[in-house]
Amino acid sequence: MRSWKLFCARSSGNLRAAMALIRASQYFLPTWKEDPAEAELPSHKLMLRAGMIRKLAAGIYTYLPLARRVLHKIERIIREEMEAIGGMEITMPMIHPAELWAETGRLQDFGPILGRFRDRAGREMVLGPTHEEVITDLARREIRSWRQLPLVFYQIQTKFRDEPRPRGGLVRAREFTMKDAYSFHESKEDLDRFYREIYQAYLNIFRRCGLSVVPVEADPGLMGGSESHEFMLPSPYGEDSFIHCENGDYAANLEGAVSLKDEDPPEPLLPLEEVATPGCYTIEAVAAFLGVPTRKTAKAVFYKTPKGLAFVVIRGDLEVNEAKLARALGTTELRPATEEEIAAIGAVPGYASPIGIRRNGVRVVVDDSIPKARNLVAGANREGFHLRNVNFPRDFQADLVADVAMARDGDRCPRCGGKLRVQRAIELGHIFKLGTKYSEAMGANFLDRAGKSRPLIMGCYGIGVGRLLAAVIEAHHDEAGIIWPENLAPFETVVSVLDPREPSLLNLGEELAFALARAGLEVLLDDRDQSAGEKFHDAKLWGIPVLVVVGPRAARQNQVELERRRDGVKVAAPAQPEAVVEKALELLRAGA
RNA sequence: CGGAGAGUAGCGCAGCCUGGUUAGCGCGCAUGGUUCGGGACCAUGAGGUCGGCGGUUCGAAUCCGCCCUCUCCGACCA
Repeated sequence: MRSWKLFCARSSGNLRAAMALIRASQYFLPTWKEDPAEAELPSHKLMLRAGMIRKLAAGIYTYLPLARRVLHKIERIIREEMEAIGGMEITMPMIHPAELWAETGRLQDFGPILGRFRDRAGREMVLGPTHEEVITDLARREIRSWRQLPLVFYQIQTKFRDEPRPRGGLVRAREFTMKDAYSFHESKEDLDRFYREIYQAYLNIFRRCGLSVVPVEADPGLMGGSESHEFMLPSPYGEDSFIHCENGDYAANLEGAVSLKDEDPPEPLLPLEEVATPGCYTIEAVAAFLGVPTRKTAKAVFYKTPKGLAFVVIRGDLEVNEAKLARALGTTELRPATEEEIAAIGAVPGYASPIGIRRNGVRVVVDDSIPKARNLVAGANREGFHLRNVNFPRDFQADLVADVAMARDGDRCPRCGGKLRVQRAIELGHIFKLGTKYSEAMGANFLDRAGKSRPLIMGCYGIGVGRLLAAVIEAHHDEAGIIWPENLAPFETVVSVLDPREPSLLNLGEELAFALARAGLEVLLDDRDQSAGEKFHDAKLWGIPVLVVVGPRAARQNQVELERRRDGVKVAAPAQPEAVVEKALELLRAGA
């Protein structure tokens, strides 16, 4: 009889095999039969049920052994792809002095999302939500010359963001693992070159994790910079949305999405005319009262910015996209104005009009839908009255004409005129051309080829690793549990000994498991003294690609049974190590 | 931050409206036994500050107030 102790003998080949063989009876695999009340998303439920994660507080989780095994594989893929494009792994501190964040103004900009505390000396510290400041500090101390460039650093590290609303388990956590990378270049052209490389590396990473992600044009937002892309996994449970053209030539985050706005058919500009519209405080009410479609109206919307009030005029059937408006105004802080603030500039809420507004201290932003429209209905700036036949720029002027409208499902594509569709999605990665925003703010300069001191040109690139793990499960599961892609599975095979108290069965199971491990597979030997049904269910819940059943029924015929998780295909094999290894490899390697 | 809901054993829940024995049920857990191919069975047992604090009352899981935590929708989200 081959005893377990023999398997563990310290000959090197056996040691490696022994490390690839885990006994379930001695491992930590706390599974749940029932769905937890706290979870909504499939990935969240399954990670709790399969014993992968446990919650410590809202959005803060412990990763258990099963999750760690998968994470190691995901991280390995990420490292390979990052190293392949010249990335160098580093680890930066999680705790940063607040002063560093004050240098770029983001101590303010991030606001309450930043975790903060004081050290014993009373110095203000922050929990790093991202690392542009820290890496730029390193760069300004170390990089002197163009000869040192380009440089690409990355890390895989825990971040903390005190999000107002964590949700969906690992899809939106407060403490989470992120791969973040930062690149430094001597020229815009070199940044462009690297941006294309990392864009491709990201596609490789997600493909290798078995995911079909869609790269979309994104709004750089708080990060600053010019070009930016997000990598989205379409999912009904996504925390984000993007818009894409049915013809496949345009995809963008809703925050920055553009759609075509049709020009009204030409019609003569009619004279202004005041009409009574009692009690009509909304566009819908006015349009209905006057019997015109909402797109023949102009809506006035007010926002408060640090630089004063913004008065936005937009076609009545459209909504203002606050992210686009903020960018048009060159600010990051924007909120709807209060009734008092609106009244203070002489506007009448519900009947506000771009005509006759007090212009001092107010910026009038006209959406580009307005110049394309004719003879609109707008407020008269008098309670109970509207104006007909309002035309821009005949009747009022703008400080700024810009596209500040929210693109909608069904709108037309700005590239080809095709139909745009809104899709919910999980944002898995985000890449940015930062330019010199951080290097200028922090004085990170280098001497270029001409001997001139210039700010470093930077890019930054993130992947939510925990979110990626959850996304893989969102994309690969069924009612029974997870279905891991084979290269990410925590174990490649599970050998279930149905009656481990029967020594001959246990021995057979051990022998087969050891043979599989020696063949290079990671094996979970389910030697727990539990009912067969529980073992079958757990194997499915865990999503292990190949199940080897060592049970008395088949053993009587000197056989074992193998079952593939992905499609439930079952095959029998002689209860011999070589035969079982061969069948297992066959099931693993064979295409879907 | 706005709206909604929930906190009772490790998990899932009932009890609360209408206050009154020793706070229940299923799963899980422990021990013994019987089982052993798709979430077994029998027996015995352990396990509860009923989220916290305060109030009302002879008496509070139950009624009232404040607070905390968690979940969902929205706002927000490099």
